[in-house]
Amino acid sequence: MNPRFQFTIHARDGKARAGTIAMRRGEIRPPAFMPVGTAATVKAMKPETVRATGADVILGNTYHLMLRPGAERVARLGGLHAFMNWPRPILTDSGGYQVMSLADLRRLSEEGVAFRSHIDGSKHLLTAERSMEIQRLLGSDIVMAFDECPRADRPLAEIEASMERSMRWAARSRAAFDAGAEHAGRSALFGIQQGALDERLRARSAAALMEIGFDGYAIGGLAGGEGQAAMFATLDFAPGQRPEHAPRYLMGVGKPDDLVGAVSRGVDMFDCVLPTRSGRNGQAFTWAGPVNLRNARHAEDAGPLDPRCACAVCTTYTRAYLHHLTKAGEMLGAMLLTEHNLAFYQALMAAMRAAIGEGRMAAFAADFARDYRAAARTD
RNA sequence: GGACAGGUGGCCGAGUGGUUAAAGGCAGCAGACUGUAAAUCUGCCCGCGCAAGCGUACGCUGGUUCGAAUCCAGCCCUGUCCA
Repeated sequence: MNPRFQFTIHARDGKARAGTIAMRRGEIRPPAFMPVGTAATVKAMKPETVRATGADVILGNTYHLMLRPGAERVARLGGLHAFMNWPRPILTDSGGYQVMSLADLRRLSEEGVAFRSHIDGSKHLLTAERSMEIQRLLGSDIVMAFDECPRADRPLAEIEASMERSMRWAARSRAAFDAGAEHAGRSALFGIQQGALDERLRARSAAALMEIGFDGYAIGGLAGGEGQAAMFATLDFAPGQRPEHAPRYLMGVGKPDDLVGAVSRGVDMFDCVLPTRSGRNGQAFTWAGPVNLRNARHAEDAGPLDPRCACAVCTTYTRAYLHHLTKAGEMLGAMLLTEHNLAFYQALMAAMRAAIGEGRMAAFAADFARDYRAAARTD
């Protein structure tokens, strides 16, 4: 019988770690990138294609799924995995990000967040307890604590008050999660550290989470416009503020070079909409840097998108064709670029796992930075 | 041959005496996107100039006027209808 949640570190290299997380529905291989499937779909992708790119786990979203199609409905239809045909692990975000991204549609209180639906204006209350219930109804494998994700550029006093509230919500999340004993016995619960860029607040947040106790410890509230330098400065201390034996999940990150820098600083898990959203918007990530397929210079380029990429798109289609599909607004363009981007992200993670295993992560990071930036300059 | 309608920047299309280098859309050229209100958004888009600005421009030619894409005349062209 597969374990509920078992994180094993197989290799370390500097602060970087590589390992496995064994779960009921399958294995996750940190450092891992998790594609985002907010509304029960990784946009423009069939689940089997997402898996073919190498993904072990994908995200779902509490807020979006509670509005449509509704958590109870998903439960009646057999849970999110069956509903969307993704049999492997699913991590669900708690709705905390929407507390920030839908700021003008919600009212915040100690109890929770009252949202007005962005779809039809209807009112919904999201609390730690309701968020845990929704994630249980969805059948989530990795449940995220309900938090508030403030922008890092808010005044420090506001960041502090928000963090303290998120920690109270984390305790309520833990209690509500544990109350659903059957689901709790099959899934994991992650706490989310807040505190923006401030080391002291981050330390207090981490301490609060560790006192409660979680299976994994996420770093929230980064990559919200503070810039890579500030994010890396925070990651120089934040991963070390949590238990060594638990996965560290940097939420919402990031660009390929963000991932390399964060793994080097001890982060094990990531999610980000960038590969999927950029794919729909005509941007591809390659070993030589980002490429905007709308640009005219690809119009007659009969070469592959990325000669160093072995994905199904790069071995089949030309840049000229991808350029044409993108310019023409054809949905296949979005599909192929998304597929490539997801494959590239997975290849990047696999390359880092290999580098960590062989003790050459620093060299890999240097090589990556050189190649990735070099092309970005001439792009 | 006649009657209407109309000719505006690459295309479509507003404008009907000054605040118009001329709305808006499309196309074009770039940029952005980080726990997805995103197959989205932003900028540029007559020429020269860093800019102030100068030049040229609303079918053609001429006229009225301080001033015309806008008014008048002739001509050319397009569409619809009638012969």
